[in-house]
Amino acid sequence: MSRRERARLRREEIILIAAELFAERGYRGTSLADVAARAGITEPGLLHHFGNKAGLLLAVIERRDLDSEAFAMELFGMEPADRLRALPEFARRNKHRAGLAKLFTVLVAESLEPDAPGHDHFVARYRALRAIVADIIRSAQEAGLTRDGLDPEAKAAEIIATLDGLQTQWLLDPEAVDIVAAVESYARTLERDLTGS
Amino acid sequence: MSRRERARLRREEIILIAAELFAERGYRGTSLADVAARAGITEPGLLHHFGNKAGLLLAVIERRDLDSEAFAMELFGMEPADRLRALPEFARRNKHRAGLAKLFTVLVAESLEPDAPGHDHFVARYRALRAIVADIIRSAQEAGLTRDGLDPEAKAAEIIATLDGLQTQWLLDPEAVDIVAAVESYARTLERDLTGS
DNA sequence: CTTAACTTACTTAGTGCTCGGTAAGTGAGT
DNA sequence: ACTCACTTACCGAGCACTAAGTAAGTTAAG
Repeated sequence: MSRRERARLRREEIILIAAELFAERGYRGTSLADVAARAGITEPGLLHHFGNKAGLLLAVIERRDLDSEAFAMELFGMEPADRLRALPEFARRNKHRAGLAKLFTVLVAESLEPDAPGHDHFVARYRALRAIVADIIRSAQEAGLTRDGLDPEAKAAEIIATLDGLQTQWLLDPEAVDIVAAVESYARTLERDLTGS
Repeated sequence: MSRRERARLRREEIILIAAELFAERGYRGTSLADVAARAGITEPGLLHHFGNKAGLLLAVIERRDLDSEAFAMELFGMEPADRLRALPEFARRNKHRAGLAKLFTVLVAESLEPDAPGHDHFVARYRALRAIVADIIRSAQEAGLTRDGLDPEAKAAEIIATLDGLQTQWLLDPEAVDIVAAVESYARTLERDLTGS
């Protein structure tokens, strides 16, 4: 294994650790010292890899995007009729990676202000996500699977909102909210809504 | 004006300032010095009123709850059939108080971890909120206004999730998301869903 | 009605600690 | 000879919070 390669692996390892800590305590609530300690490296060692704290954040975000892109591709590969059924499966999968979900929720909230370090990224991300879901809805429309009077953009925002919101309620209070059951129930709601049955 | 009264007003003033800052930068991102400077008081002066930083947070949260309780009472005072129409009005009102909405989103995200200072409060709040919405749905059921097979608890979580999620998307990217239109559209979705029409 | 005792809303000064970041190496790998 | 993934040592700034005092307002005894 070359030195370059080993460094890349180390970087990857640090990113996973940072993601975990950012999820637990937020970006602002996590210090470089926290990350360094858990990664078994010194603070300047960290900064050698990522330049500064914001650089570490961006690396974490980028890494998470790779994961969710994989899911989007998976969705696109399915038959339109099967896509709704994929939602609960997605929830089921996410349930065992609560940290990742928490990371996302926490970072979005910390990025609401326009000058926050991750702001532009999340704005772009949500726009892209809405466009993807709207496209999926449009393709279902073209296949004649949907009721009339369906606005793909509006419905896309609504679907993403519901899934996000349910996830937040679950993360806050996992005992009271069964995320898999909730998403299953919503998938049925959505099917009725989209088909107009 | 008595001394007590003047102190209460000062406290109230500080709470509003702190709420604004917490919304912009989060609880963790806001220092007592920030709040003190904007309130025209010293840090120990702040602590005199609130004991410690978490005390200030709780005071801010309590204050916000008073506001939203008022809305809940308003909802309860309406005819069941009119309640759906109140949602867009609520969104319209909130639009001009984006700070308050942001505060809530940011604080919930910062409270996801069980040992966060506001955690228990938000857990209790969401449970209560779901119960209130479920009650409203149940009363609509008893009035014979709804379709069969409607689970009030699940639907309550779903409604709250959607409204929260739309709000987050709007706060992140107000140019791309028209919150009033989105909530109006969702109110129509919801009406179709609840009545089964 | 006066005044002494008490309460309270603060201030000044300073605590120890943590923060993100830098300068200047070091030592192994290429 | 050079690169580069680090380390040690350090920095000034900011953090939440405390100790001790002050001055104004309130209460109660004489």
